[in-house]
Amino acid sequence: MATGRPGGRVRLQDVADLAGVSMKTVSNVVHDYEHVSDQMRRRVQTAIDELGYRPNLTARRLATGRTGMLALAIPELDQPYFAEIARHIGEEAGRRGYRIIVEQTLSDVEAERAVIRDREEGLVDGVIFHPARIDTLEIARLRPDTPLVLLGEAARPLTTDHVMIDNVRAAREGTERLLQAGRRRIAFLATVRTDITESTRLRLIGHQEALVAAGIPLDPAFVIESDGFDMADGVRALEEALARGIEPQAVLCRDDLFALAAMRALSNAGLRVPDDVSVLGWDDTALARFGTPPLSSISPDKRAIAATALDLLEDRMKGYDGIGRHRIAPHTIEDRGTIA
Amino acid sequence: MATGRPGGRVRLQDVADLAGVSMKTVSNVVHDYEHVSDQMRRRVQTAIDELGYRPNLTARRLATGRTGMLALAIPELDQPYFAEIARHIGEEAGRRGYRIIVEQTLSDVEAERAVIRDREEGLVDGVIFHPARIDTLEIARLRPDTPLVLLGEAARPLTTDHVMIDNVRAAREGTERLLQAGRRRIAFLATVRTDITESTRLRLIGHQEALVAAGIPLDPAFVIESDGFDMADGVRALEEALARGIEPQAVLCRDDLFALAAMRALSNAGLRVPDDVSVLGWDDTALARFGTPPLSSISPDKRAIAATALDLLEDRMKGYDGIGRHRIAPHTIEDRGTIA
DNA sequence: GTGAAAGCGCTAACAG
DNA sequence: CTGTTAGCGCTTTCAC
Repeated sequence: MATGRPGGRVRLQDVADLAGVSMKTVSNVVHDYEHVSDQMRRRVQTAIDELGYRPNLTARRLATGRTGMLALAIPELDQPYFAEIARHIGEEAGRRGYRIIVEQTLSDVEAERAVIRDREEGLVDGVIFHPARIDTLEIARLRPDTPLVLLGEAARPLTTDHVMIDNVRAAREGTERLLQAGRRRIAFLATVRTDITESTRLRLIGHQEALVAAGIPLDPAFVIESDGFDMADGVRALEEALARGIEPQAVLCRDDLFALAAMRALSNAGLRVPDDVSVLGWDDTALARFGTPPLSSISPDKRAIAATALDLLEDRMKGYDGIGRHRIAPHTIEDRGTIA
Repeated sequence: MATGRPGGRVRLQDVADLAGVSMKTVSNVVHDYEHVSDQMRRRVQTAIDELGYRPNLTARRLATGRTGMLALAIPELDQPYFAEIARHIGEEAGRRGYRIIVEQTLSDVEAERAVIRDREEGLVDGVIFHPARIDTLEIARLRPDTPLVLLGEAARPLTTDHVMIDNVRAAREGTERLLQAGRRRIAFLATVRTDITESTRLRLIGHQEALVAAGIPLDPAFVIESDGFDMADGVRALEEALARGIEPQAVLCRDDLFALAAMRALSNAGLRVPDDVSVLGWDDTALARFGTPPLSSISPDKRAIAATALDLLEDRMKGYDGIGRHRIAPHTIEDRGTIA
């Protein structure tokens, strides 16, 4: 394991010297190049083992131009939905020979700009980005020269590849399930006052479409408003709505955290789920799966989202330069008993 | 925004050419070097903006030997505890000017070996690694030449820096709290048959220390065994224990997921928390915070863990080469009402 | 089949 | 204060 070069790492040249061959030959062995005599291969391999040689990846990159790394930029690593997406993207990327560098934007506008502007220059071969704040126009304008695929609903420039689920349809189907369970007075938890997000908007639209289709008049009192995205905000919002006298038979929630908020508010009000009120969450995260009772939840196919994003990105990295493609990933409704 | 070099990226040399100066001068401007005349600075900056120049990070690395990146290797990105650790380490690293590349080992032995052997060669300046499978001996043997800090209890070679909480003490304190609440028959959920982990072992020891100190005889029936780490395993384990006739007044759980399992098993058995049985979780993850009722949980200070790990790692990266230092991060007991 | 040499784009020592 | 130049370690033509 002694290097011979005090302080320094073992380089390709050192191996070549020890084996008495040129760098090219060593390189051939390292890369399993076919036309190398068995004897040569063994000799070089011995030298490699003896010195404990490992190729320097940074140098390889500079020479090849490829980095083998992808950036995944998401708002927060510890929000269950993003953690699960990150896991799947990490797994799928690993399968395809890429490694992931994770960028937490913390929903900060500047951090998001940096992601598509220059933060990844020469560092990664491509970027998968779930924006929260930045909008369609700005992404189109900053148009990075690194291949980019967008996730989520926040921004969907025509020029950029995109993967998401059909939020309107999923919401419609969710509401239909609640209707089928005999619920008529269905609340939506919640639109967020400070920050009406696109995904909330789409989900609300789908929800209302289903109501209209069922001939149920839209009642604004059933579209609950929350002050923020925290669980406490959701609890308070629903409690206030109940206090104002609405008597929902079901609550469709914009995410699982709000579904948990609904559970708590209903529990506080002495209402039972699903006997008195149905609850349907969204995202199908650990939060929904592991509570008591486990929550029914609208479930984006996260594996499919990951695989599709990688597909699109690989096309771009291979040079595809056409217009942005928008892919819809499938979703299901996981019924764990809080619907009916 | 036109580069002038069809197909290629804009390089330092291109900027120098356009500005009519040398590369060194451009470099000085890029690095905000002090001794540059204002006029020069402006001239160069104009050229930079005009060409849209961004330094190639890979090349910079090769030249400096520093990568500015750290690897974080954890079993699974979507396990709440690890997701939260990853978030804090990401934030803390960002504050210190590093970026994080995340390695999911999925608790695979080979993947773990790769992490400390060669996976990161020349790619990162240091590695923070939470091993699951690999042991102390092997880490000492593979001794990487990249600075390394270990997290968790699985492996603690004397030669390697390490951060963890005092599991024995935390468990003892947790059990003491349950005793103070008047509980005497306290079950431990659970040891895992297939894979007795070091952290479970330490937690069980602390638990039993507290019982002995309180003069309560140890009853093996209260140390529950589970077939695996899944929630379903935990539920089944506790249900079987209840069926065998134990009547615990409290359950100390090795993690929050098992605490949720306890909640479900107890609920299935018609027992109320905390009126009939107290439940205390471990890790203080979103799972504990957001359920109904919210769970009391032993809470490792994840921010402190992240900061300490970075401190140790930075020392190593600056050349510190002494013996391994073992740091204990603080913990608290978050009582959300399921103890008393 | 194998070797020599020219980069990849940037930094840093050393002149000037 | 600014310019020149020699690497960082690897890949990759192009000869031999």
